[in-house]
Amino acid sequence: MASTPKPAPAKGEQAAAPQGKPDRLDARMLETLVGYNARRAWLIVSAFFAERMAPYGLKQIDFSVLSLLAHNPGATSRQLCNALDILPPNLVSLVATLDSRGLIERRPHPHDGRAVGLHLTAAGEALIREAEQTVIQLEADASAKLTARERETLIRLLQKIYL
Amino acid sequence: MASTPKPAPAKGEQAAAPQGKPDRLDARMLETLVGYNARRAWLIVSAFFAERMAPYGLKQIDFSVLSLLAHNPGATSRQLCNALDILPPNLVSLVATLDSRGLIERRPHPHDGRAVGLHLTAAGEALIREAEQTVIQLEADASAKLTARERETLIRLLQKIYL
DNA sequence: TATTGTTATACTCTATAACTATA
DNA sequence: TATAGTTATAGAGTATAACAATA
Repeated sequence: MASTPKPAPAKGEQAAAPQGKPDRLDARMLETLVGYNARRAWLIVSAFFAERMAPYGLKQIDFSVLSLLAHNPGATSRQLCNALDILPPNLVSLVATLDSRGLIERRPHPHDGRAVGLHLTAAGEALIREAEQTVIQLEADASAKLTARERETLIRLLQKIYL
Repeated sequence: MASTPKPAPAKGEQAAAPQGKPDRLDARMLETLVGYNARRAWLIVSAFFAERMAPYGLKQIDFSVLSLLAHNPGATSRQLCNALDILPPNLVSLVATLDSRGLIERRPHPHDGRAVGLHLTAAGEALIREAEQTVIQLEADASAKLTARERETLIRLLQKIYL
């Protein structure tokens, strides 16, 4: 995922010879864009996530589903789709896998015969409890260059865009 | 892409009946995560981008390549890959398409016989000039709930994570 | 030997259409 | 008729291995 250690700019102001093949391209235009920056930052956090969550066998979407179920027992597939902005067909195999792993179970919905209530099993509860702690730590590490105050501000501003 | 207008919380403290199938699930845990929020915000901007840039026939990656070439004439595929964190095999067909559309052209690299210098054509220059203005506007619209000051802060904090 | 650009390929992610069973 | 869940499938996006030409 390229850490780009940044080999010290060194050049004071000079734009450098255009054909001179500088190691690092001028990306200043892209760096003024919220979309570009949000994606680049997300990619970094994702790399931390993939590495630290591999032991649990959880990808980001699995974690989100499990965490949502931990705080919303009995939620339906439809509700998960709405909450996570994913399409119903893409949730099917995901839920089936979590079920076959014994992390969740499907129970008939109390009020709607079409729907299925999703619940964490004891194993699912134990796993997500550990996983959430790991995610909290990985997030702290991925955003270590931010103060707690800055991190709160960052999240608040991101939410002003999508919430 | 779900606008989720937020129907006003209203409930003071109560956790609500777990099985009661609330329209909106409790996602407060996920909403404390930088990764989750960055992705959700990026998704919103992406939707604006896809809609407004469709007339130009440019996806985000195409725009990034063209914009980078506008400010770094003669850049190589390898440099674009490094700058955008994409893999060389995935850039090949992309560059080939931009070439066949007459937006860029490949010239032999002055100092390295293996490399190819990528340059915008006049048509490519004209297109990216317009496209950049459209992106600037779409970004402003997508982040309309932020003040100019907040938008700067957001970008600065995102860059502290990945730069 | 290392690097640039490339082909082929595979795996994941995301999207659409259509079906079933309930409501 | 509308909705929940599902199937099948198609299309992006992303990844690895291996090769030819050049350094």
